[in-house]
Amino acid sequence: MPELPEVETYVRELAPQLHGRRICRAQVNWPRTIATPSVADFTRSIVGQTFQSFDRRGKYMLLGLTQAHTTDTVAAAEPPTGTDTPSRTDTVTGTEKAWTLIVHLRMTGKLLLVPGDFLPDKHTHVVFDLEPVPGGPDRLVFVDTRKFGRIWLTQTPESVLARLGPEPLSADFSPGGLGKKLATRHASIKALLLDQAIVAGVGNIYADEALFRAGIHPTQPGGTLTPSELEKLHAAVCAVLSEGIARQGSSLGGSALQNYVRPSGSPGGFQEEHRVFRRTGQPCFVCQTPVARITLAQRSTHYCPACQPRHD
DNA sequence: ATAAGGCCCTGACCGC
DNA sequence: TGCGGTCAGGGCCTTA
Repeated sequence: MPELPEVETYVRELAPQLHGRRICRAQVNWPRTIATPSVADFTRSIVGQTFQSFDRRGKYMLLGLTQAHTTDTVAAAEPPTGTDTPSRTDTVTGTEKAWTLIVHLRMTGKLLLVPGDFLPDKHTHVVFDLEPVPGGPDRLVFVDTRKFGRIWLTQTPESVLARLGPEPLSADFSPGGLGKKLATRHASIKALLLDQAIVAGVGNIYADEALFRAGIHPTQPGGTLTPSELEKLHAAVCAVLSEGIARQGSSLGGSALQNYVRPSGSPGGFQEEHRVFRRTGQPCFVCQTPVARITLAQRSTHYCPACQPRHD
């Protein structure tokens, strides 16, 4: 299940291959995938756009586009070089505000670069044909077994991302700020870590791993965390996300259809560092106590009863 | 305002 | 072998 580290890995691996590539055709096979605009407007607006910038916010992928032909005569006179020259120019198109393709993979979504002879299956919901480039992949496809993933095409990405809390690996995320957001909350800290308005990008895996490293019981009410616990939790969230990125995400056992893999098809490596997630009944690496599993906020939750004592 | 529950989806898995 | 039932789970929506 793609969380912040998995999405970051996607963005980093897609960027060099997708940069400068132009979309010449788009086909939507499962209309609900497109959150906005209508499917007709989506396909019409995106054709002719070129992938230009690659970013991430929480679990959202942000693919910045530029219009290939423009009202700017100077830019229009420039022949395409065909080389990767990341331009920092802000919307040279003048009147038209740049479009951003926003992708949320949710549970089982994948955004993959594939050869032209790739055969779309029943899980291939959107196909972008790219203008051919020697040696480059020919198509970008969105594949999603469970169909929870969503794609937006917007000129105002802020509107899609408005509800998100601070970016955890930035200075916007701090123990004090976290404490302020939690102070009035009675829900379990586990449930609150999954709330994207508290901090953006943490999902079920990294929430459990962060709470274990911080030594905090998952049912502890958010508002009862002490300053010391807030410090530990903040540090633990940053640590597990950073390590997750360094290890290119967590690929769990299970079916190939549903498991996260990198755009290249290779697995990530952070699952080898999981200390509690999906280790129910197995000995804690620190104290040998069997890892426990409970359900919180409709999510399976794993923790060590000894290392994460209750004291609320 | 917050919290809790339902919903979207499909493949894996279990018991009979 | 086949069938029906259950589970997983991110984010959004509705309800209390």
